[in-house]
Amino acid sequence: MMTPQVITPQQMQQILQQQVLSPQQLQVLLQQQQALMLQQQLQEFYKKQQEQLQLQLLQQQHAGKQPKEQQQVATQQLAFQQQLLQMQQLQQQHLLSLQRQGLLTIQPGQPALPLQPIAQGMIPTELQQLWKEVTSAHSAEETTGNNHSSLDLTTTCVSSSAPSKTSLIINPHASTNGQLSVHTPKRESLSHEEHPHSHPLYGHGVCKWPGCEAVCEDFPSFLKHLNSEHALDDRSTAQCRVQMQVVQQLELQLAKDKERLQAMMTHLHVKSTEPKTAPQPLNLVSSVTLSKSASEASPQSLPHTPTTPTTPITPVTQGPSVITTTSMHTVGPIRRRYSDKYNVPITSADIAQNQEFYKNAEVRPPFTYASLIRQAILESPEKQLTLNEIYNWFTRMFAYFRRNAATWKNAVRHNLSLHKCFVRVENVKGAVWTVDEVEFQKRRPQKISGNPSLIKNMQSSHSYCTPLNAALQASMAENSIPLYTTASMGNPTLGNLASAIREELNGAMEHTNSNESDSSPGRSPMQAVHPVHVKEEPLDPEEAEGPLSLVTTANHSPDFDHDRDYEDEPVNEDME
DNA sequence: TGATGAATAAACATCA
DNA sequence: CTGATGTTTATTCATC
Repeated sequence: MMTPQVITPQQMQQILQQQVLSPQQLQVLLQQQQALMLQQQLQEFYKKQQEQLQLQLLQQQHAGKQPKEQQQVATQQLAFQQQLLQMQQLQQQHLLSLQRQGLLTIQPGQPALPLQPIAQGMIPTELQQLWKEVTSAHSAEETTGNNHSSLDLTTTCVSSSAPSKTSLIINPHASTNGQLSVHTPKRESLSHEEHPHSHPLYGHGVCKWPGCEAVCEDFPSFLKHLNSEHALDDRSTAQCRVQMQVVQQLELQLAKDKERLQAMMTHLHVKSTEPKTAPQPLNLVSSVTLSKSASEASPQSLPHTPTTPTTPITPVTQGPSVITTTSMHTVGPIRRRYSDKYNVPITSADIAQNQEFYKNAEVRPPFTYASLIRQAILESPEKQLTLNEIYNWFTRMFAYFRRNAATWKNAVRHNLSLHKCFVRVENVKGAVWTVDEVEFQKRRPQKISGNPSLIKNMQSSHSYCTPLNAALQASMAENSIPLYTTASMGNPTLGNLASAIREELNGAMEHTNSNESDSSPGRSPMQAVHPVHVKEEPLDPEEAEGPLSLVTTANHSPDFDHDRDYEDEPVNEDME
């Protein structure tokens, strides 16, 4: 049953759903899958990148014999190097994020992944020099037209620094049908063989099960804790699925950035070299392992046929679109279910957690207009805003709202008028809008008021997913890395991921509402599901009771923007 | 399948 | 008259 191969997310999902594995098997499987998939992706990615870059360099050097062209080549190389470094930084961010969550165990003094020596040990000039050397050393290869025939540098770089722990053997040509295929002859040694007390879910005396952080003094007690607290039940299964979502999301972004880089290279390559030695630009698509299903999903599908992320099990089919940012400008209105469809209130910290992301990524925030308006108003010092100030907040906080102003502004006005929770107050200098918090709370719980268990589930689910989600988002936001996805394709953005996770967890937990007791039905959903601030260092013994104890430091991100309103800068310069 | 909530579109009114 | 603001109605869609 434990085949030494990377299984597809769908297969994983099936396993999880059918619950055919024991808890230990499930955990081990998940750890291995996650580590393997990530490492395989990363290694393959860097290998391909360097192949492309090297080929690019080679061809350009050959083509450009005049000094002018040489300069141009150098400039382009620089751009590539910068892109490469950016990608490496992105990968490191993701790795750090995963490491924090216990997904990856990095041994001290041992490079966890090949990207580290690349990213840390080489500055652009060094890279360039290295490329030159390699290019000159293999100049005889340039006529073969084969872009992977002479890549001693890359293969050396990748394989020599690959973690011996995993002994991965990468097959760079095996990314077909979106399946990941890594041959891992020593897969079982991933975590236990050489370090019998090293466990991906155990570190610093803390259980690193996502959202747990229980303190375990030694390894045996950790194992005991693992078996008792994280047995194969609905909760653990749900958490596993969440973790899958996180990993899948990382993979999606990786695929997207790969596409972007390769499109850059293709673009420049086509311009600057003869097609004779060129790798077919169309190859680029096939090299993106995860984009196959997306390319199958009818690229010409209309923006009005949204594929809402209601099936987070297979977000792959929605994510890596061939459509890039340029095509997003024509994104029309789409309807989307928002994350408060289960009456999970969108709170300030929910929005605040995502602010950096939505500021930069032209992705529709998964919050209702009402939630956003309320947030805007509550953020203001006076808890009141004019309509125009609300507009400005929208455009300032969300890249998405820098377009189609007529549409969303109308929606804002519509919401202000429609919902009783927004109160118009005549002021000396005009009218301002305020929030009637009581009314705002009223309009939410009515739907599930008769079913407290659902509320409970929501709270549980939120507690499960928030740390993961937040960590993921934090890793993205730190670099202000937007997801270059398309709203028209119903892409699983981070925000959507949050809702998708909640949704899925809610479904998973629907029939397990008898075990958690920390949520009193009388409590306001707002309080109960208040967002969680995820700590960076899982060393707090107070959080040792399990996932549900994570509702700790309700954090309103004090640095959430500077409350500077009225900035009448033309934020809407590109509105149609 | 109907009810409901939300998004979107649009008509219309008011006012500076 | 024009544009901003505000109200209201209708339609569509997704979900339950």
